[in-house]
Amino acid sequence: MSDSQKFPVAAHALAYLAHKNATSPEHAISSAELAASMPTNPVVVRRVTAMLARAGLIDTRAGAGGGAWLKRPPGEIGLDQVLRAVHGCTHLGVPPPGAAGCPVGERIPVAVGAAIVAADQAAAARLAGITVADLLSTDPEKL
Amino acid sequence: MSDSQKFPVAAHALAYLAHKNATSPEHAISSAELAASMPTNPVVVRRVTAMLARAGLIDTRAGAGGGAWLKRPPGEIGLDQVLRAVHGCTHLGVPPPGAAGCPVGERIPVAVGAAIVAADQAAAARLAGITVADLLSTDPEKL
DNA sequence: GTAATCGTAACTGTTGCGATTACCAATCAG
DNA sequence: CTGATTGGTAATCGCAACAGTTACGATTAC
Repeated sequence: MSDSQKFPVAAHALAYLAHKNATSPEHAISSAELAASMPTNPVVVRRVTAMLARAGLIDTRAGAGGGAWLKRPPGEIGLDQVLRAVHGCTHLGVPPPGAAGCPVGERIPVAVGAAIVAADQAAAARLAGITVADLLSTDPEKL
Repeated sequence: MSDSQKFPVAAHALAYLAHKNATSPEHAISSAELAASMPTNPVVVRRVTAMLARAGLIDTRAGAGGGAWLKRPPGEIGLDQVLRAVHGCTHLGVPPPGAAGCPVGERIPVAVGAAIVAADQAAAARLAGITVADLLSTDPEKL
């Protein structure tokens, strides 16, 4: 896989919604406004917000005055949920298949893969200790 | 950045060297043999072994009978050192620059970047608890 | 109805990567 | 010394993934 910017965009969007107190349909923020705050393209934002909506972190509504708003309090949204919502992982690579026929050569990739999974879980656990609300705190408590 | 396979290749190469007890110049393993065990291309292996040599984890020698061998015991090579040797990171993306002029919009990317660094460090700390020797153990103790 | 907005598809240009080829330097065998 | 083997590195190719953009249908407020 490649260097996707989905996670940073998602985290930024959620933090922006929290900052604007967008917690109900009448305070929805449009993809254009979110995009302007990054800055990036509204379509890029909508691609991410659609995934966040599917994960149940936000809701969106089409039409005039539509946009996105938070479905849960910012302090209850861990960044690990954000990472999962955008299908992110730590991307340390995929183990090579290993030479067929060599009993040791076939076992090494399994061990390497397990190490990558362990590192991935450790990163997710660390992100679970940071919430969207933490992204707005002025002093770097948990960061 | 993209989904680089350098880390899995490096870990596999080190584990293979450990399995072959390649710990001195006279037991050097050629890039061709390492490549055959993945399988991949010898040049890809040499690109990685050159980085591992620069990091002091292995030594290499050119010429007939040359190749690579471990410079340190497998149990003393943590996978975090391997990751650093190949300049790896968790690749969660780079925070967007943020809209200039907005005090909050400019602070969010900093916080997001700090969260990414925290996740990166957590993954490295987890990898530090796994050594090349662990990759060869038959039972999944630390994996 | 009109305007605004989301969701999604299609397309483009760029970037990064693995693989391959090629060449030079280094090393050993004879 | 000569030749064969091997690592290091550069150049190149083809592929895949991504951000950005345009476009269009569907939905909603006024």
